[in-house]
Amino acid sequence: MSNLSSVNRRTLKAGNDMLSDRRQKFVAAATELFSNNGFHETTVKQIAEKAGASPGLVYNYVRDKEVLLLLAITGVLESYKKEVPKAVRRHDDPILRFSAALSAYVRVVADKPKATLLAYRYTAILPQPMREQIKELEIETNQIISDCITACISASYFKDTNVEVLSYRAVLLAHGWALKSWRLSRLHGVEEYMNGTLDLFLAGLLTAKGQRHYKDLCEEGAVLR
Amino acid sequence: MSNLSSVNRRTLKAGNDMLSDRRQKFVAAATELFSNNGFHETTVKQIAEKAGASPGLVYNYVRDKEVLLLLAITGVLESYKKEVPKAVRRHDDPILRFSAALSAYVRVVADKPKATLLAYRYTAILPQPMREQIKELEIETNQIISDCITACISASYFKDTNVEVLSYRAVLLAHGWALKSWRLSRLHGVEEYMNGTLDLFLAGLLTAKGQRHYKDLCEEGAVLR
DNA sequence: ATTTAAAATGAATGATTGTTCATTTAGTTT
DNA sequence: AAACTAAATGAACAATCATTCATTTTAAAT
Repeated sequence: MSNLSSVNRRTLKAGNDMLSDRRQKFVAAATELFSNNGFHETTVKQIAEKAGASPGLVYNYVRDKEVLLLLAITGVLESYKKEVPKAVRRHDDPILRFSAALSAYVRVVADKPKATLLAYRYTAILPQPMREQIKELEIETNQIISDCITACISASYFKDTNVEVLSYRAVLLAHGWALKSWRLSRLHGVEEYMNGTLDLFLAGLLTAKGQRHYKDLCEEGAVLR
Repeated sequence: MSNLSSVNRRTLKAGNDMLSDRRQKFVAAATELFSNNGFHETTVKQIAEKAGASPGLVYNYVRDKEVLLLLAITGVLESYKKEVPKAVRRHDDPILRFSAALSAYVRVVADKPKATLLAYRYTAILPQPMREQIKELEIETNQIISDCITACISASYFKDTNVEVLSYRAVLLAHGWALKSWRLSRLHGVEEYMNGTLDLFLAGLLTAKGQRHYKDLCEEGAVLR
């Protein structure tokens, strides 16, 4: 509860980067409980129980309950950082790469909607250094999308706009599926939501050249989503 | 902390709908503290202090700390519900009404960004009946925007799309200014953000007829925003 | 087997804080 | 000014939990 250097000696032994099985189990349990019941409403005892261990043991693998929160949040962000580039790599065409990025992003959101919200709900309660770490990760994933957009602009497929702001708009709408799922999921399936979002972006962004190119892609059947 | 009927007798006296000055002060203090420091991190003592009263008095005006949270959240939602129609009423043209709605929405968000986030952060911890109340309010404001969109479609200015989902997209991007202000405000002013968002929507939605009409409006100088 | 070290336990601690209520203060009526 | 009511106080209560640590269990090494 005080300075960072006073980490329980045992904590360090457990390895701070190559996460042991145990540690992972604690993080997984915490992620689920925080997602479903909230951070403050979850007790360390519950986390330990769900991970099949005793409350005291948690502190051999993690300094704080807060650290579990950080790891829960970064865990989700890391899966964006992994899945989005993977999807982008499958394509060469700029428009297809952009579509794939957004589509992959929404897929991850839809896969763990509640965990996606952890960042929105709880980033604010973490100490600044941790917040920085989260922001950094968020910016990194955003950069991937920005790069896709830039490529589309360079190819004269997209109108010239503020790339970074646009990437935030895209990410926001992707997160929207989780943020407003209570309503949206009654109106739509994820697929439809995603396609609709993509259509809105493309209709708003494509140049005349881009439109022609996009139509070609559709006719080739390249746009499967 | 138990059943709802066990409200402190004194609470009822204070009047549950015509909010006394005191009550309002407590709500205002709570809103500010919850917004800045978080719900769980704020003590009733702090709220009382900020409102110039003692902790015990809070319970003469409010059943719970939770009720203060509900009132803080609904307070923001009510101001959407008030400001957005007010802005819409100023115009007759469908496109201008839509623009005005979105623009007003963003203005409210920008005016109290942190309070806007309360709903996102804390709706989940409230008991279901309160959550329902919040959802209801959100849907009502959304309906106003939906109506604007429907009017645009009826006039053949907008392409035909799923109206309600589109209204959620609009609202999400409006909230986006608060959700991502830490980054967006470095890239943009609110005005620019708003205009950019509106441009994206219009570019994506306008029909040929709509485009012509919109151009006319611009030339008349009707689109001031 | 014996020693040493690591992993794990879970009862006890200490601090926090929402809420209550006996009591005081201020205001109004008669 | 006495009696009565409402408003307000703030110390005390009760419950909750994150965290610690003396102790036990398990595993490895000699």
